[in-house]
Formats: sequence, C-alpha cells, structure tokens
Amino acid sequence: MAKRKSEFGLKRPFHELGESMFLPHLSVDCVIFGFHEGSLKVLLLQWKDGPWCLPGGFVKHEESIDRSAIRILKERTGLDAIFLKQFHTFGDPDREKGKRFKKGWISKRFVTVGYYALVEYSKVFPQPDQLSSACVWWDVQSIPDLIYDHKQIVALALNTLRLSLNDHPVGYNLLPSKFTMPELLRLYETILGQELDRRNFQKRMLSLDILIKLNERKTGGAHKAPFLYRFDKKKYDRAMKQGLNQSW
Amino acid sequence: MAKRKSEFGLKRPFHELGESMFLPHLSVDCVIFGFHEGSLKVLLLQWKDGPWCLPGGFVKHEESIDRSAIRILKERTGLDAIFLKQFHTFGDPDREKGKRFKKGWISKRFVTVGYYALVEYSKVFPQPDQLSSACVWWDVQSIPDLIYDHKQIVALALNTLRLSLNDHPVGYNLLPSKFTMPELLRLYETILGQELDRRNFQKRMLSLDILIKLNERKTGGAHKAPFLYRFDKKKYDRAMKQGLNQSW
DNA sequence: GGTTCAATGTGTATAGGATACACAATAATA
DNA sequence: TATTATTGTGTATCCTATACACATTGAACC
Repeated sequence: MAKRKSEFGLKRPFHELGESMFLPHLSVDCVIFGFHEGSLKVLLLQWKDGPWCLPGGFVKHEESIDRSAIRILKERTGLDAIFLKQFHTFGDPDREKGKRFKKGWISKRFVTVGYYALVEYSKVFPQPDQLSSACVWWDVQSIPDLIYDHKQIVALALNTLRLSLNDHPVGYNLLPSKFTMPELLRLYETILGQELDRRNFQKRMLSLDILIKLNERKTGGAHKAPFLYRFDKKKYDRAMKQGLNQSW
Repeated sequence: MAKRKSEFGLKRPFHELGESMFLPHLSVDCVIFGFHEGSLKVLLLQWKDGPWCLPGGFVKHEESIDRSAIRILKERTGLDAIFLKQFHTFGDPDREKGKRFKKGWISKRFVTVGYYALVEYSKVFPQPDQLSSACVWWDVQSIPDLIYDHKQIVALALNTLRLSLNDHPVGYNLLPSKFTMPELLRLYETILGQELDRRNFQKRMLSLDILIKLNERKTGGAHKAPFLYRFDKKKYDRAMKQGLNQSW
C-alpha cells in the first residue's frame, strides 16, 4: 500500500486551514463495518486527548459528498473499491454537545452526512489521522462512549444495515471471496442479533441463486470440514438490479 | 387558515439577507406528494421568470434541518402535522447546472437535503413564495422540466416511496380519513405503476389488521356503492413500531 | 486404531400465506 | 325494468417458510 499523504500542510493550525479548503458547517462521518471471528466490528478513532469518535472529515469546495466519503475511507482503511452508502444526514443544532474547539471555523455548528461502509476485515490496515492516536476495530456489542451524537449515528447505521438485508445480500462485501455457509450464517446472525436455523438459512441463501458451491472444503476447524462458496458476480449484480425481496 | 407571514423583511435583497439568517451552502428541498382523482401528484413552484422547481428553502442558524423542512412545508401547504421524511442528501458540486444567481451568498454551491412528504390533497392550499408566480400540483406522470437536479430528486423520492410500501401503509397519510378499498387500491397501483388483483389486495390489507370497516358506503359513483374504511390509529401505530414486513 | 464429540450435509413433512379465478350483489343509467 | 360496470365475498391451488430428523465427517482423546 502506498504511504498515505497527509491532507494538511501542517504549517497553519487546523482550524484556519479548514476555512479555505472546505465547505463550512458540513462534515461527513463514516460507520465502517467489518466482520471478524464471528462478530461485527466498527472502526473507531481515538483523539489524542482521549475520547472516541467516528472517522470523518470535511467536504472540499469542488468535491462531491460521495467523493469526500470515499476519500475519508481510503485514508483510514487503505481501501477504495468498497461498498459505501449514504444513509442519513444529521442536522440538529445541538448534536455536537461538549465540543472542545472554541475558535474559528471548526467551532461552528456542523451538519454531518452519514455513510456506512462494508469492508473485508482482513484487507484493512487502520490508519489514525493526525488528530488521533488510535484507529481500531471495536465489537459493535461493546462500543465505548463516543463524542457528540456519534453513538446514535452508529445505531442508525446498524439499523439501516439490518433492514438492507432484505434486499441486499451483505456477505458479498463483508466476507472474503471464499467463505463457508456457517460463516455467512454467523454474519447474518450477528447483524440481526438473533439465531437462525442453519438448514433453512442455507436453503434460502441457495435459492437466491447467487452463490457458487466450490469443490473445496475449509479444513483446520475442529469438526467436519464445511464447503467453501463464493458469490456469482454476474448473477449477484443481476439480482441487485431487480431487488431481492420485492414484496409488491 | 392564518395568513402566511413572509420570512423576509423585504427591505434588503434576498441574496444579502440569506447570509446572515441561514447556514451557507446548505438547503432543503421537499417532494410533496398528494393523491387526487386516481393519480399521484407532486407540488411544484414556478419561478417568476419561468422554470419550475421543488419547494425548498434554507436552514436557519439555530434550526435543525428537520425543522427547516417542516417550516417549508407549512409555508407551501399550510399543513403542519404531516408525514415528512428525509430520504437523501444531494451533494454533487455540479448539481445546480444553469444557476442564474451571479453574486453573493446564493450564487455559491449548495448541498441539499431531500425530504418527501405525504399530504392529504384536499387539505392543501398551495402558496407560492415571493420568488414564485405559481405553486400547483402536477401529475407525477407528466412533470415539466425542472431546474438543477430536481427531476432526479423527485425520481429518487418516488422510488423511496415505492420501497417504503413494504413496511409502511402509505394510505394513512395520503387519503382522507374515510376512504374506500378501491381508492386505496388505486393509490397503491399508481405508486407502484402496476395493476394489482383487487381481491387479493383487499385480503392483504385487511390481514394487516389496521383498518376498520365502517357501516357506511360511498354513494354517488355510477355503480355498486363501496364500503368506507378508516385506519385504526392504535393498531396502525403499533404495527409501525414493529415494521410490517420483517422478512428476517 | 477405535471411540467420542461437535459440527456439517441433506432431506422431509407441515402450515400458512400468496395467487388465480368464480360468482353473486348492487347503484346508477337508459 | 333491464343493462352495465363495479363491488363483495369465497375457494382451490401453489409455493415458500418453518420445524425437525438423521446420516456424515474431521479432529481429539484414549
């Protein structure tokens, strides 16, 4: 991976630079989901003075908000071809309760556009930004206190992800290219927060006709070796266009 | 209805006033849906110099974006307790192709938050704003050219509405309090853009257990008088909380 | 090497909802 | 009063979702 180049010139303080580079009052925050060892993770940043927050950033004057989100994601994860979707814009004037910045551009009110991303855990090499001391995965079950309304942003992202299962087979973005049926099952169970019958789950998944069963098994586990599967990209894309679960 | 009070002092030109009152670079646009005589309508404004656009406005410094949308809707329709939902934020730097304003605040790039509203057609008395000569309902099937990306905004709103049918019985907001089953059917058919079997439709609607069949019929039509129904608010709210169509 | 254990692979029986379609009833019109 | 188009209501069938059973197998333990 190429060495990440800082966005900032470093000569002038952050709150001055922002003013000339970015749109005022507008930010982008990303809820980046990964899946590892049977649990759903979110990538969080820790500021140098302690509190945790979502990876986020600002919108350049000539940049689309989608592009901003892509850029932010690239900076934190090193990935660029990933699933990224805007899900809500947060515009309460009190949303940034407890803001520390007291002067300049950054001390003002910000409306933030929330995106959620689905990334393959193993391909991510978390990168803190220059304001942060850490960038690490947290289990969604045990997220620490977050600044501002970021906890609500995560909650809404998670809910959106949950709902999207109905028309979007999420595994394609969160799992490695080869995966087993139990792994896919585990993913769905953690996102939904409930157990599913593995036999009926398998039937339903296969009936979507977007999976290819490989002639390999995943060995090394303590028990019977499960078959590996991969997504059939063509059929997957076709299914996505139509929507999986059009109940009307 | 109380006479609408203008938002603006009228002494200074619009593009100067905005700067002090509103957040820069940020706007709100509303896609207001109504249903009348068997077809789905959208409320559009016509500028004094010709082109059509969505009703929209800006965000006051101490106002949430939701509040802005509510205010805009109130100004154009006179309604305040209505279904209003944010559905997408549009942030392409080129989205305002052909902008006429050449100076000041309003000539700058704007990111706009899109809301869609569902209102009862008969209760709306469309009000143009001071920049507009007309505020009228248009059939969604035959919308005129709109400025900027407003046509795409309408398209996405319509699509969102369509998808929301799965977990949200839209009739509650778009129809008068008493309505017939054929009217509800017609509404669904126009939103979906396809015919439905009226008998199966009725069974499905009744099975949701949110409708109350009244002991009245709607007379005046040329044929057999259909029964009137109304929503059971309590059961409706309860069903909304759970989600209607939780397929997982 | 044989046994045990826990997980996977595969099948079947049943219930319930979705779909297709049939026929009687009725309000206005001629 | 007959006609017509629409509404009210029911049924038969298909398909999917769900519940559950049993054989298979890789690793670990003796």
